[in-house]
Amino acid sequence: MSSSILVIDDEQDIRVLIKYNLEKEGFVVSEAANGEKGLEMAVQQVPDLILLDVMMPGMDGIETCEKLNAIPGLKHTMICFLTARGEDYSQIAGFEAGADDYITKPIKPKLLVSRISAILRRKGAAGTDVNNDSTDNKEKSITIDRERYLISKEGNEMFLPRKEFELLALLMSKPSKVFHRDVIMNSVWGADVVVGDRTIDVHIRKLREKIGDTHIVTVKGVGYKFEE
Amino acid sequence: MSSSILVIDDEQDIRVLIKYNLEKEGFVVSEAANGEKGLEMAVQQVPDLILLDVMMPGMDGIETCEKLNAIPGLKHTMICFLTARGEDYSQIAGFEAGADDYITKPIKPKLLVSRISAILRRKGAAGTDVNNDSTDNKEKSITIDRERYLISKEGNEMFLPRKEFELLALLMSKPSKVFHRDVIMNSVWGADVVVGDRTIDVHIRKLREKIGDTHIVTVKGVGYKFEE
DNA sequence: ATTAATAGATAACGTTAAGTTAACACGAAT
DNA sequence: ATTCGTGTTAACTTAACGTTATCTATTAAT
Repeated sequence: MSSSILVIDDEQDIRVLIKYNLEKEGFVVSEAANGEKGLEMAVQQVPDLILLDVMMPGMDGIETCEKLNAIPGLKHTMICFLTARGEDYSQIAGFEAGADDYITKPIKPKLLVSRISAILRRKGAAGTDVNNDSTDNKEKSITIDRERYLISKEGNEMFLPRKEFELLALLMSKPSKVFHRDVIMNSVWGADVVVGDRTIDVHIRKLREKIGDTHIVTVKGVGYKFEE
Repeated sequence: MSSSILVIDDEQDIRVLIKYNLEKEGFVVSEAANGEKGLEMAVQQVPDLILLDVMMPGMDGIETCEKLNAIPGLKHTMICFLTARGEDYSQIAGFEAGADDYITKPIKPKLLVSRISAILRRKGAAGTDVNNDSTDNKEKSITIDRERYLISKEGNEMFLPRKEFELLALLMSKPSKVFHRDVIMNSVWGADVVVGDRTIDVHIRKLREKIGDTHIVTVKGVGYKFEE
């Protein structure tokens, strides 16, 4: 369950600092000294999160980020920039390039860990919508766009409240797979939250109301699944 | 897609050095040995970026820069000074004359390339004032001009206080993307600053007051996004 | 067929996140 | 010293959202 993190930075000191602090917290950390190597490792490892220095000789962070985003397999990898304080324009360019967050140097270990946890938490809610690239293409009547927080049903986009969105995202993360009620509970609500039995049902109903009854199938005594 | 760069410097060594290094990176580079020639070529070629030596016999860099800025066709050309380290006055005078950035000599090739990439990125990014000139695009009702620190709403320019400006700039850096509250917090306020929950809201409200309610969309429990 | 278990439906309810407003604090400019 | 612009806080309101309660329908087991 420990998340994997790839650090791409030309300065060895920084890499070591980050690695040390994150491994102490139980993350699996790998490192690359430049953009090219980073891309290569990212493709191989498919980490959960990439920490990416903006200012690097050769291929800089922005460029690397754009390349990373172009790789389908890394669709669900979060990218977080490391920027020197003051380079504010890079914040802007960074988000344009497709970053999810950024952390400013100098890096404070405590802060680093809490930021990273926050980012991974955000990702976690995303579920892993591992759309198996194989046999993909058939017209999907429903798609989810986490970045814009919209779903699209037969072309028309619509907004869903958070719980409904996360619930749908989870079910759609692996179509046809049955998600047990307690898995849904843990995934969408969290392990510590305690809510009643009917809560899931109600959200399922609201979802069916919006996307149609055909997609979400009840497997009695087990859970729910999403069908195209 | 490769950017064109004009180098104006009286020293041939420098011109050659720069040209060599930039062409290696795929830029299209032309050169001029003095201000007059530089102006002429700038008008002809309309490069994306002009590298301009400050200390030149005859018409110096500052003067050349002012002339360049007076030419309407070069409105979207970035100007970057080349200054010897220590001539700090040039930083001041340079920006006054309308420069966008400067690079100090002696020039380190690696740094040169990354600075130039950054400048050109800024041109692409911040200068959303890509308006008209070219029979172009869909009416953007709002644009931001970081250099002059102004936004423009349906033609009329207005000033925004810093926090509001940065907030809007962030949201507009990727329209339709939902920015989480903590990302906004970090981006506009900084990771270490601690302010109350309602601070973001208040600034959002002030923005909506000024640019209209239609643009900034709340995604409850998630964050905010900008829509055209 | 009867019962028990499980899910569907609906509306009421409570909670939480965001909106709103005014007041306050601070620094820069006058 | 005073004013003004800016940013933050506090206190309250509003509305969206999520949860619960209750009842009904369906399915599975005996």
